[in-house]
This record gives sequence, C-alpha cells and structure tokens, in this order.
Amino acid sequence: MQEAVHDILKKSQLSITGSRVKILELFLEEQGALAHGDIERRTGEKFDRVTVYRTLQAFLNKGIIHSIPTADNSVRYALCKDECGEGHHHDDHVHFVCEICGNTQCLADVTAPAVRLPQGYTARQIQVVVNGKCKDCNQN
Amino acid sequence: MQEAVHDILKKSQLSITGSRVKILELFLEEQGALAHGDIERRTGEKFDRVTVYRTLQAFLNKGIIHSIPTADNSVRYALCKDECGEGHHHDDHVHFVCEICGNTQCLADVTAPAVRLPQGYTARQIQVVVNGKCKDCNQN
DNA sequence: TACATAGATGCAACTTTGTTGCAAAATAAA
DNA sequence: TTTATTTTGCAACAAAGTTGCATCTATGTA
Repeated sequence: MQEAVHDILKKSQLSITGSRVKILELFLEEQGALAHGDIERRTGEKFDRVTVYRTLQAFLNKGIIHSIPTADNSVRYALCKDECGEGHHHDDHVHFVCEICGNTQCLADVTAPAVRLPQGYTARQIQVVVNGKCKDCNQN
Repeated sequence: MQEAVHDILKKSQLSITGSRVKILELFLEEQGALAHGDIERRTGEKFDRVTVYRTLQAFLNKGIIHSIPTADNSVRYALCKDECGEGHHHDDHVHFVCEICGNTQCLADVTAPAVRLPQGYTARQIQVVVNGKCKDCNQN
C-alpha cells in the first residue's frame, strides 16, 4: 500500500507529503468516490481545510483522480484508471449513485454507450450517472 | 407566454407570485439550463436571494424543473418535459455542456442509451452529460 | 368587493464551502 | 548538510446556501 502510494506520487512528480499520502491512501482503501467532506472527516481534521482542497486540486491536475458529476451540489472524486494522466482523461466509465446508502461507485467494467448527437454538435467526453439501488442495498 | 406561465403554476398548485412568474418566464425564454447565479443576474436582483432559492426548490418539488449533474460544482436547472410531475421525473434526455460558450442544453430528442449494469444493481434513472462543442461554437 | 387565512417574501443572522496571500515548515536535490 | 523549491497552515475573505421570524400577498369564501 505504502509502496503503491509512493509510486503514484513519484510518477506524477508530486513530492511525498503527509497529506498527499494519507488522502491517496483513503482513495485506495475506498472503493467508491469521496467528497471533500468525507476526506476531511476521515483524516480526522488532521490537515487544514485548505491543504485538502489543494491536494485534491493537485491530484486532479495530475490525472490521479477525476471528479464525478452529481445532480445535487456535492462534488465527488474517484481514482482514475491507469491510462489517465496529466491532460488526458479516460473516465468514460459509468458512475453509479446508490439512492439508499448514498455511496458513489465507478463501474469500471461498464463503458459509456455511444450517443448520437444532433448535427453540428461534437462530443469530447461523455459522462453517465446512474441512480438506483446498489448490490449491497438490493440484498437487504 | 403569460398564459403558459400561469397554466404551469396553476397545474402545480403554486400560487401566482411575482418571483415565480418572472423566474418561470426566464426558463421558458431560455433554451438552455440556468444556474442560480444566472437567475439572480437576469432578474436584476429584484428578488431576495432567499426567494430565488425557495422558488427553485418549489419548482423542483413540483417537477417543473430538474437539476442537471455537472462535474464542476455548479448546479443548473432546466425545464422538465410535460410528462414530469411531482414525484415522478422523466428527464432521461441527454444534457450537453459546451466547453466554449459554457451553455448547457437539454437535447430533448436524444434519449439516454440503455446501460448494462453488473449483477445486483438496479437503475432508476440514467443521466448522461456530454461535454463538447455546440452547434453555434462549431460554426465560428 | 371585502375579509380571513394559508402561504410567500424579505430581512438578518448564520453555516458551509471554496479561495488567496503570505510567512513558516517540510521536501527534494546538490 | 546545506540550499532552493514546494507545501503547509493561518488569517482573512468571498461565495453559496440555510433558518427563523415578522410582514406582506394571493386566494377562496362570504
């Protein structure tokens, strides 16, 4: 784990600091997506709010995480797949938001279907958000 | 126009007030989606900020408008189609965000494609957001 | 048309969320 | 170990959103 974290930071040319290691660990541990608030809570307010913002911004810039669109006004972040890097993102996978437990997950295996746009429009990126009931919540 | 606005409000059992009429007119005039800030600006700050929030909330509850997921942290709203009402939304159409002019539009004719979810997951709603270059910006 | 009442508005105060500049501290390279 | 570069935390601020309450307005009824 520690290894993986250092590798990722090194590869992105980010210096290895307490907050970056801790926050990246959170993303690796957590399957789903994390909102800014989640991160503050889970780091036990050990880091300044500003530091968390800047760390997330740095991860975004380097293509380590990506932001997930939501209809409420909470921004969430999730780890990018390997193919992502600075400048080029490939987060064409589907995001799933469970309406029961509230968790947000990346369905890495489900690729976003093609969309036929009207004449004149060109697409660069397609993001799909599915709302529903997740695996765990369907069982209970 | 005035007619249409009154009809919509009546149908939703909302009393006809200055702010509701004005804001609903804005949505009817505007093809695309509006953010809270847009609305405040275009009403010329005639109404209190709180009133705008509450008006949007009321429209949301009644199914007159719906919120559009975005990856930045700006919440946008657009008119629902006729089939929407209190409790049941059918905003399965595709949303398009132009990266040049920043406008958000509902592509009413483009329906969201079906998505195959992993076993155990059930979908209630699918929202698709396409980022790219809109018709107008592609011409210039 | 006037009236009573339920609902909507505006104000003030507050909370949450996000941003910026700068000095102090930590990291990376020599 | 020393130096140069980054990063951090603090303070102060700006923006976004919420709540309670008194006042005002819209609506149905007489």
